[in-house]
Amino acid sequence: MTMLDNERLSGQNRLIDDFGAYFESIGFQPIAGRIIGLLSVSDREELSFDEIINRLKISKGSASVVLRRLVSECRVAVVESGRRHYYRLNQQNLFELLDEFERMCDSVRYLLNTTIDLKTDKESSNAKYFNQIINTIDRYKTSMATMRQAVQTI
Amino acid sequence: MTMLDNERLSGQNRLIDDFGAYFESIGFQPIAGRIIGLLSVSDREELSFDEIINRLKISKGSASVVLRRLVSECRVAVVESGRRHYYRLNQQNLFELLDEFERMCDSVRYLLNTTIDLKTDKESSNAKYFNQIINTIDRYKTSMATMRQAVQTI
DNA sequence: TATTTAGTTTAATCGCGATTGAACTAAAAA
DNA sequence: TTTTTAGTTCAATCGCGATTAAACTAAATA
Repeated sequence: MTMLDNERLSGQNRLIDDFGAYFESIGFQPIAGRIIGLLSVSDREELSFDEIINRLKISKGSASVVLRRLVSECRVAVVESGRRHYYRLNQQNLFELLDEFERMCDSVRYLLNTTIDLKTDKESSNAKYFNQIINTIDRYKTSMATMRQAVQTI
Repeated sequence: MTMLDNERLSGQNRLIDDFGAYFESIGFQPIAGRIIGLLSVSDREELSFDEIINRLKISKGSASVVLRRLVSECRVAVVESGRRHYYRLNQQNLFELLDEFERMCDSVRYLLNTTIDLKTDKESSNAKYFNQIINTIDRYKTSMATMRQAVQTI
């Protein structure tokens, strides 16, 4: 039950676009997502600048800019060899996704808390609702801290 | 220790812009976030179309479009009275934030899973890393299901 | 019925980020 | 030293979503 090379290739291309779409949805440039996708799906896990622009059919300019950003954000690592640069996915903290979500929860918590502070009537319908959400967020964070420990001690 | 009216008003205005920025960061139009902010912070929790456009200094056109979207997404509820429309925040499911995050986790899980499927070498460094992330996501979901029940049975 | 009012629709504009192309730089190769 | 190559920089463009203004509709009011 082996996969044909052309199946694999077209599967990869589709997936690279899916990566692009997903990363675009969380605020990246489409090209950034496609590069991450390529570095994720390709069998050789370290690719040169040239390989990247040829496979994705993007200009040197955008590749240069986007790769610099990805490297500065520690999503991609670069290795220089001769005058070539090779790129590979940087395997970050497993909880990166969760970290980002927790930061989002913190923003919401701050907004709702400040909102309640500004309310004349702390018992208003919205004030009560916001308090419930804050409560849920706090429970969530406790719950997550526990889970992180569990995962880390395996 | 009471807050002056003008303090409250300027605090509200600042917070409304913070809501705008936050909602913009998660993919809404800035105006959508500011409307949600206004409906959240204002003491009267039900405001007319006119009150909204006057307080936020936005055009009837954008207010109309954005409010229609917010209503269709059930973020805002509308009450018609005479020929006026009144809007209030729709108090959604407490877990809305978490629901959205879980959908995001599902997308990532799908991308990584499909990526592994396409790999020739399932033991490659990236394949192993992706498997760890998938594992963490699965643990996260279990953990969340438990927490939701705990919150709901209080 | 005529008028006023609340909100909708839509064409036009504005601003901005993503992308490209081409000139440019620095370093390796010849 | 000259040439080639890899990648960078940056001005120009492209496309698109957000916003507005103004014409328009429908319903309430006079």
